[in-house]
Amino acid sequence: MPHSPQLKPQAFQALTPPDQYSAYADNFDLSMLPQDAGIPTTVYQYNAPQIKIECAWDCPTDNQQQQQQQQPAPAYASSGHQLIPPPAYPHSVYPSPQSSPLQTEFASFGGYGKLHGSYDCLNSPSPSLDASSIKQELHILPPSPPESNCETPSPRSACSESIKTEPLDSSDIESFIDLNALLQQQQQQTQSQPDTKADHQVLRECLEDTTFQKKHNLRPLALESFIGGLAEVRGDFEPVISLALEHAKREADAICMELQISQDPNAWTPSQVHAWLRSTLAQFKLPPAANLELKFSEDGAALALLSEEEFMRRLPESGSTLHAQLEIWKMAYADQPNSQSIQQQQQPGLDPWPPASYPMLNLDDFNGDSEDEEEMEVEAEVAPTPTPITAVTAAATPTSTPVKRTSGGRTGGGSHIHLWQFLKELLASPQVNGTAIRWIDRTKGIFKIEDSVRVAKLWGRRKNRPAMNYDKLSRSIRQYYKKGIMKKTERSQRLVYQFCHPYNQ
DNA sequence: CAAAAGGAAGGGC
DNA sequence: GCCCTTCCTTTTG
Repeated sequence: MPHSPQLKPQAFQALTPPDQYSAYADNFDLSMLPQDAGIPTTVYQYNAPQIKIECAWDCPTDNQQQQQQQQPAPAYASSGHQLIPPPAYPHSVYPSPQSSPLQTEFASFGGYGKLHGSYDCLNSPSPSLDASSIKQELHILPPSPPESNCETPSPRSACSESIKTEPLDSSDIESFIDLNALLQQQQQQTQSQPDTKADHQVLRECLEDTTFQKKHNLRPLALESFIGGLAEVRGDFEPVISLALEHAKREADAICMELQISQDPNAWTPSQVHAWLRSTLAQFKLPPAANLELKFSEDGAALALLSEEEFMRRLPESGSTLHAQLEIWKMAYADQPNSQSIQQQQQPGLDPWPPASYPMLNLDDFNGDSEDEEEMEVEAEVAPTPTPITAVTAAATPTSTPVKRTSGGRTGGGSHIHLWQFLKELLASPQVNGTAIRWIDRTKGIFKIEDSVRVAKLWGRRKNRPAMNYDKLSRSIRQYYKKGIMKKTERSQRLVYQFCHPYNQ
């Protein structure tokens, strides 16, 4: 599968079919795009008790845009007042990894929705849009998303960069923030924007939801200030972002206490993973999943590596939300004072977060000894760093249950991930690993190893077994014949294997 | 010749 | 005990 479109003005799609993008772009107010500063890379939408984090990142390629335009508009329409939890998005609507439900929801914030929409129209003739001028503005976009399943992680991307946290006094977090005063300050520095109140219906509906303000005793922002120009108020988001992040942490803390699990998803055992999944499903009022244990046999480290696509494949109705929520947990925990930025060296006594198993934050993968770029991508996709991880300490996560760390997927002794799980991870990212391993018949669980050396090498890296080769890997696969995890295909083919039910699910 | 198949021993957890 | 890993031999295409 080629790279999926990264940006999707989902909320606007609900109103405008894709083939009307170019017409819609004519109404875009490009003056809203900031000229001198970056757009806030992360925005929380609050609708108690859930918090959604939104990230905007690199613009899609031309191919992605074309593909994006070919995709059908989502069937659902935003209710405006109830953005969260999101519906079970079809994967095509906000494909992993560059896109996420968070991201697409963010489009409903209006300013970004318009922004993204304009990108969709780069190839479309538009009297008011000049592609070159738009491209000039692309550099202001934030870096690639910090997402675990990012096939093409940008070396620039990092949670610590995406989530801007103000050094807020914790005692003030729940207290009053005078956004209007901030607004006035900014308005003095910027010219007023043309009135565009004739449109933006979805944006208006979204902004009229004052749940977040009420919850935190905030004065509702004037709607016209958003529609008039995002640039004027974008700076005011940062306290809100910090606030929302704090709230996300507290939510996580509460759930951790309730479920007796670590704040660090990477430290969860399979049973804790199930507990968290059930809790999150209930939290979002999603239908309880049958055979949850069967569908999610991973521990937390492996779970964190699953792509959104894989979540949705296992749980079409709720996989998207679960994956998004897990991303939030990662980000929230990444912002812990004792968590480490990827730019920083991990220090003893501190719980590194995001753990090295989260590929988007793994600079070692970019600076390592990978022979080629594609391999770095694959490595970043599926394999954590070989860097040993210090043990988690209770002091690092005071509210978390002391859980024996499984090294975020790997320590010197290798991770606990099973080979069949690893293979399915590779298979779940055909755009990255398609040259090494691919599905022959997805429904029957038949796959082919196209590059045995490469797959073996990746497996060896994942397990910290430098001497791994295909002979050994295939021996392990054959062990699965006895265990009923895999079976020989009906017509024996070289390098072709087949998962047994239910492992082919 | 590479891959498939499988026996056997051993290590890490 | 499980899940590989390693080494080995034999068979197959």
